[in-house]
Parts: sequence; C-alpha cells; structure tokens
Amino acid sequence: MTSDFIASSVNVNPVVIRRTLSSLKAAGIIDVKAGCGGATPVKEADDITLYDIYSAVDCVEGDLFNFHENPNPECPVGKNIHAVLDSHLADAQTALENELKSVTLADLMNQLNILM
Amino acid sequence: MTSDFIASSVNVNPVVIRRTLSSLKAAGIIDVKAGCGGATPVKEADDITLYDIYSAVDCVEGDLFNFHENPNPECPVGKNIHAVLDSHLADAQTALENELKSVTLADLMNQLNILM
DNA sequence: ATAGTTGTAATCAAGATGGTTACAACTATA
DNA sequence: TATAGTTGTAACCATCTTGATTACAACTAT
Repeated sequence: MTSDFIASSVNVNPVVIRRTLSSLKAAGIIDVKAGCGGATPVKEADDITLYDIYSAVDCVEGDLFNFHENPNPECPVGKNIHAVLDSHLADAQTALENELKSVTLADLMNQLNILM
Repeated sequence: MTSDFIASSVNVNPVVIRRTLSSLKAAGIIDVKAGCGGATPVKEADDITLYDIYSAVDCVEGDLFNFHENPNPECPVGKNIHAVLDSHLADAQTALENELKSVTLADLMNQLNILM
C-alpha cells in the first residue's frame, strides 16, 4: 500500500505516514524503498514486540519521568531528591516496558484473525 | 513554609507552587489554609504512595496511551485495532501504576534520613 | 485593624506538535 | 530510455500546551 492510500484510510496527511514508516525503518522493523510503493517487514512477526514499535516511534526518549534537573543544593530535600526518587521511577518505567515487551505482533495478528 | 519560600528554593513562580499544593489538597493528601502560611499532611507518611501523588497532580488523566479515537470502520485493521490493543496497553499502564503504589512517602523519608 | 498569605482568573511568551506544501531522488514498467 | 507514480525530507505555518506572570479577592494570625 502507498502512503497516500494508508493516509486516506487513517485520515491523516501522507507525510505523517511516511515519517512513521521512516522511524520503523530506522529501527530495523520494516524495509521501505523510495520510488515503489509499499513496505515489507524485515523481522518475523513473533520477533517484533510492542516495545520495539513503542521505542521505534519514540514518543518517549530516555526517561519517562523527568523533573527538576538542577534542584537547590542548599535544600535538604532538593539536594537528595534524585538519589531518593530516580530508582523508583526507573523501576516503574521498566515495569511498563517489560509489559510491552511481552506482547508480539504475532499475538496481535492472532487476535485479529479471531475477530475477523 | 510559605509558597514564596518554596518557590524561591525550587526556582519557580510561587503560583506554580500554589497550584501544585492545591492539587495535593484536592486529593486529600495535605491540608492548606488560605491566609496563614504552610501546609500540613492529612494522612500518615506510610499511607501516601508515589501513585497517590502521581495521580493527584495528574500529568496523566485517564489513559496513558491514546491513539486514533475514530479509526476507519472500512479498514480490517482499523475496525478492530482497539479491541486488539487496548487491553495490552492498559496492562502496561497498570504495571507502571502498581510499581508507583509500592513506594510510600515513608520509604522516601527513610532513604532521606540515611543520606542526610 | 493590619500585614502577610493563599486561591484563582486572566493574560502572555515559548516550545512542541502536527499539517501542509514543495521538490529532489528513486523505482517499475512500457 | 522515458514516464508516471512513489518515497524522503526540508521548510513553513497554525494550533495546542505549558509555565510565567500579574492582579486582586478572600482569608488568617497577631
């Protein structure tokens, strides 16, 4: 399918589709050649997780949680807030990511077949 | 401490502090009276989790993941995409929230005492 | 009564996001 | 090879979001 076709179905500008496909290509998930229409998967469906896609289109880059890069070193709370909080926030992010890693594109396709 | 004092330490506008304290008050975590300075906790520190604070200041309201409220019903993928994806995304969100629920303010205060 | 504080609406600037246009580079096909 | 159709990407613009700021009413302790 061409980016124009997908765009008209998704009801969005073709450039947005191309940008997203470019991200997936950069992440090594699909291959898309300039000129001829269509994109082809590079990896097997059971080797592509939701996390792969999630990180490919990186809505989130690096840390999910961010706060106050330069807290006041004179403040007893501010001085230690990152030492206290960062590990817990990282744990929460990891929990989310692990859940996304547990679902593959093959899983979704199976669900889709059942529904159709 | 007054909102002005906190604001100068955090290096932010006092109104921002007041807005955040208002959110925490609305969530029943602290009490803050207009007029006199300072805020007092309403619940015990071991009864306040990171999730309570996270949801009180609601950077995220409702769903963490959002995509395409009105997909094309003519499209075999779009027609079923929410039925296929939503539960997995909800699971990921729950995993993150559960992790935040496992850490209390008392935990953080203990860590802080060790560091100080 | 007064000085100092919180609550909140209103406004503004800055940054982020997505939409759109435009065009070069590329590919398959006749 | 010429051509029609497609992708890649830069550039620009409108819109939304976010936080900063001002202003002032309502409140509290002394």
